[in-house]
Amino acid sequence: MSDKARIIDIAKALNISIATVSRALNNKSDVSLKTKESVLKLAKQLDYKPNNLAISLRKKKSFKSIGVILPNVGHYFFSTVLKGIMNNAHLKNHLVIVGESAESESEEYKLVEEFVNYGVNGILMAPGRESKHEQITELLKTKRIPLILMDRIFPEYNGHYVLSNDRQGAEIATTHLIQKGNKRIAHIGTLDNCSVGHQRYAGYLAALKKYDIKEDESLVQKFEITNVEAGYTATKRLFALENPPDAIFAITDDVAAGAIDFCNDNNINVPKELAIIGFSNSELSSIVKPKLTTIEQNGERMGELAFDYFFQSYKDKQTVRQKIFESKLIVRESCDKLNSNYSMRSSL
Amino acid sequence: MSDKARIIDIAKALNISIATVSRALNNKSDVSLKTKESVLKLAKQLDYKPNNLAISLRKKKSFKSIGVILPNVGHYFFSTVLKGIMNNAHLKNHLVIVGESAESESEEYKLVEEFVNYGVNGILMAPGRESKHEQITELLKTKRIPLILMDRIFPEYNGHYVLSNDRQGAEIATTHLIQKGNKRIAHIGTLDNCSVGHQRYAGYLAALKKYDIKEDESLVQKFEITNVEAGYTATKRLFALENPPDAIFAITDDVAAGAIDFCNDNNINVPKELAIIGFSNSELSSIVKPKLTTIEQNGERMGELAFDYFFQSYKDKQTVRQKIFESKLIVRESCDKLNSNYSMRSSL
DNA sequence: AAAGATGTCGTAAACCTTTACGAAAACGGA
DNA sequence: TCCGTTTTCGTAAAGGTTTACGACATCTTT
Repeated sequence: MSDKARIIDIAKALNISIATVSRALNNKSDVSLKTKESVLKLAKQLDYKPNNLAISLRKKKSFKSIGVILPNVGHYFFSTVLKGIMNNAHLKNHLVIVGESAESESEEYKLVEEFVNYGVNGILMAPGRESKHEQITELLKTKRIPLILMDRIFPEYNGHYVLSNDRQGAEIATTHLIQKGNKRIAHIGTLDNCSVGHQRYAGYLAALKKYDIKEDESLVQKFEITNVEAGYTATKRLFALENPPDAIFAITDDVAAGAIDFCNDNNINVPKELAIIGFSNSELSSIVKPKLTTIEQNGERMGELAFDYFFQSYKDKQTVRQKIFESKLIVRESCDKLNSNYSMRSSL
Repeated sequence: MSDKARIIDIAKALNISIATVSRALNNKSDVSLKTKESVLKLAKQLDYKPNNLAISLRKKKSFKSIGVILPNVGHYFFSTVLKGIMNNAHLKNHLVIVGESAESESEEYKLVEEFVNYGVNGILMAPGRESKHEQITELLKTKRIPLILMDRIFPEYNGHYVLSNDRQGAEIATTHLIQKGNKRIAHIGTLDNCSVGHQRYAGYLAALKKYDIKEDESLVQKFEITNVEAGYTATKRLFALENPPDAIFAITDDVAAGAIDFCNDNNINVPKELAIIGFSNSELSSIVKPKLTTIEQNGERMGELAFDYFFQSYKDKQTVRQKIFESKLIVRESCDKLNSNYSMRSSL
């Protein structure tokens, strides 16, 4: 009772060999129905639980586990991705081992190595801005460990991935601004060479082109890291121009929040004087004032699908699975110049 | 090169036994300096990495790993706790296995069992609102697996923990409201029986008592879950009273954000007509308008210390380690009735 | 009835490491 | 020199499981 039941305990009790017990438990073919039933019955009775460590050692592969690598666990979007992964992983009794790369390519690679060394059955990863992507794919290919990329993607990568359609989302966002009558639309984006930044910038440009608006480079502000502060200072710079914008497409809700903050501090009315649209539909988008119109990016669903893709690769290793979630516009208050009653009211 | 080097490879190459190699690698005493050096040199040369699975099996304990159980990974505070844990875990080369209990006591216990079965070296847990705490402590005691509780605590628990001083924080918050001249101070809290809710409510009451303010039960709103919506509807109810409050101590920044949102929607000036203080110093506290005065709760530091406590218990299993982080007031804009220029301005 | 096919099971090796135990060697002191 | 101590090392078992292989029994076919 106190100590765990092992296969050998069942074998002894039923006076059969451990091999037979193992086969019975694993539902293998060459064992009679009668013995299989008696084994399963006794196993249940003894509360037998397989020793994952032993199985892992024998199979040279960790029993049921995945490694998850994220740039930043504390970030809202990634934490929801993680949540989604765990939702489905627990359903399938998989252990979830998590590592944070902190956007460092060496840390990221070390994590991959560590996880491989540990024998995880798969790796789900949102790559950092820089990645040793050849080495990673090479290593995982030789070890036959499936890799599912999330949110961001390697250049020329053709394996499994789950992305959101950043380009389309950016185009929808920018188009929305245009259709609301804005003429000078700024973009606050990111300097780095990760796919997300590129795609959203491309979508912004595409929308402008479609409506025959010439790009004004002074209206494009790019930052190393995209957070509230970046949004604030970017907006400050934009309003220092002699011809400031009438709308901003921010690469991130955080950035948009910073932009709104600057406007609040400087008596610029949002959306009347400046329309702002964000990206992510994060928690804060319905907390800021005015509430943020934004593009939905469902991290939880993305995480869930990423795990499902991994799980499906158990049975079918061949087909590569790829999904690009369509982007959806969430209209709130920060873009609608006509109905401006959302915005700041008199304080008296 | 392609396949991993094993202990036996080193042994054969140096013509010694695997036992000696193992001892050399593990820095045991009974091996000569000369052989130890040659082993270490060759190990490095072959890029030998121990097989964690084999070690785990042999030692009947997973090699270097901890299990982390959180009620909600997507929640800001817990995600920063996780971040802190991982910061230090990676420093010590420990794997971090994460599970989400979703506030369900059965899920939580299942996770504990799973982790124990897996042989983690320790469990770091933020208990759900309900916990099978006797069973958990019992199980972990017999398995000699250290448990470090975070943020919340079992009743009558006297093991390792890392908490924030919720009671003191609530008292500081409420006192701050009183000292700003507020008379009718409401509290939006939680119904459930977890320690956090109790403590913050107790701190609220203590502050009132200290200033000889009688508790008005109509000013205390308790909810099952504490989020933005709860804050909104609670505030709505409070303002439906014939004698509404002039200040609110919200159990959470989320709740406070909901309260602010209601005020914005109903032309109630914050902080002039209603002072609001939150709890957590989460991201959103500097994003809402007006910016939220709140109590700091540093999840990352809490996570880091929790791991350190676990790690220290490797060497010294005896002493129990307990830490209560002192609460700190973060003053922003949402409480200061005198300087009300923070708040809403004319929109024209 | 013999031969082959099928169904069921046991033996033993393998996964890689740690460690109790004992053996051998080296060394010290008298 | 001899004995006792210490240092160094090897043998083998143990940890729990999977699985290739072969053995035996049963059934089928002719």
